[in-house]
Amino acid sequence: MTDPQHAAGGRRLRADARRNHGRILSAARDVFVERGPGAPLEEIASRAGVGIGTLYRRFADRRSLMRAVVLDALVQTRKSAEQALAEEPDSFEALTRYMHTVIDLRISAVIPLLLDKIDLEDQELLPAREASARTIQEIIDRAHADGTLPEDVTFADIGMLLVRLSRPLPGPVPPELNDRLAHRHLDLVVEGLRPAATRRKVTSGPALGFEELRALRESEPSDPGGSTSAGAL
Amino acid sequence: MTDPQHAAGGRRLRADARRNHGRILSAARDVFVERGPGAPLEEIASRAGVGIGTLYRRFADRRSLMRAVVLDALVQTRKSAEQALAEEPDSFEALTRYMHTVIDLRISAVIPLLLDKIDLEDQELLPAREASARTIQEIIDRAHADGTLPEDVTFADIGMLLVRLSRPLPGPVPPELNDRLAHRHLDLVVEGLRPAATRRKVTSGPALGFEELRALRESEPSDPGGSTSAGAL
DNA sequence: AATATTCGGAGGTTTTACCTCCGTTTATGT
DNA sequence: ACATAAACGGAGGTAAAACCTCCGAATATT
Repeated sequence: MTDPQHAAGGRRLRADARRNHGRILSAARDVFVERGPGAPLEEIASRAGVGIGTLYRRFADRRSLMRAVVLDALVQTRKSAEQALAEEPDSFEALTRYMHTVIDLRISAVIPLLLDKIDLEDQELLPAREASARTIQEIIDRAHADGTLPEDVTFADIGMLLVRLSRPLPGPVPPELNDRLAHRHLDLVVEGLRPAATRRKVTSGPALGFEELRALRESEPSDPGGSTSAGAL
Repeated sequence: MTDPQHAAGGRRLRADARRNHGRILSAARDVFVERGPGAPLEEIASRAGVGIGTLYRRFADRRSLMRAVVLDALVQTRKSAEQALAEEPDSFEALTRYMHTVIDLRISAVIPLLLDKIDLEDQELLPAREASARTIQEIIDRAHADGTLPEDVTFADIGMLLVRLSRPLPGPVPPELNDRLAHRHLDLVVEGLRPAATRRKVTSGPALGFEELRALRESEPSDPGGSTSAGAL
């Protein structure tokens, strides 16, 4: 994850503290994805290889940990997108490279999972969300523009497919295999199951647009702070 | 879910009991998928609209509930596969129809999730697993045979893609939208993201074969009764 | 209407998770 | 090397959640 030179308090952290901060963040990312947003903080601590006291010293409560995880994920998402855009001349290659990178980082699933538990309008979160959404949208726009990505495949589709692909499979699948399979399945999605000769249009209902994704968040009855999976990105 | 004319004891159940048995089974399927195999049984009961006492009367413990859920899912999977095979003349259509049906039934994800918590060699489970695996394999074989499904897309790939597609997205997504999106994303997977003209082979590592799936189950260090996601089907 | 079945959920018990506190360990500047 | 401020870890008290039995009330069946 991103490497914070200093804690919330501004002053520079000791080296071990900085290392642990990072470990906790990435353990939290994994555990939240595997066990849900209510996962025991003690499991996160032990997965990070630190004591529970250390976790509580750094993050006052569950929410502030979640906030840090999401912020970190948004920043990494944006970086991946920017890099793909800058370094891949072919627009479709930029898209698939971005997608593979996001799977490697295992960040995609955690964003929608946690977004409705934290304050979306947070001063840091809001710009991070917008920046990453803009960049991804640009990747997609370019692929649409030169016809390498079908017009009816949207931002929301890409985001949600990434969520589906980056979640670990249920059951006792070793982590390394899980990663391999995620990339393989992404390739299958990119290429499609149907033989190229008989390609058709997607018929099972329309894509979700930006506005509909946002509307969902506003109108969700159960949880007023809610968000839809791909609106997160 | 399947409609058991009689409980474990053999005698016929009263009508309300039979109805509740079914409700519990399908609530359990949903809750296990959403919250993991350790989900509180009280949530299952309340989601099913029955008292906790009713759940415990019918299922002595968590394992026997899990066993019933998996058995039910296996039977429904087999039925869907048989029907697709019997009623769709085109082999690729049979495959996609089977996949859409499995998503409707919301059963795919629950099987790998629970399989390592129960006894795989159970007298009823084992034949049910074999029967459903055989039928699905036949669908795939036919599509391979007439060239409508690429040879390197295997049984395991199809099973695991179904797991990914049928799990509900994380975050506050209304159930009805979740279902629509699952079907839409299945269509995207079938058609692929890449434009037909430039179709390539999948390069990110080999498919898993039957044997490797089984080997995983035997050799898993953490949980000796384990199983891999798609070996379940 | 009689009666055998099933239902529901209150509540006692066990398990799990939370989170503070403080004696020990470690990084860092001199 | 030493001093010392910073950070660590986990024991254990407290609170919350989940388990699961039991029995009076409700319902299907003949």
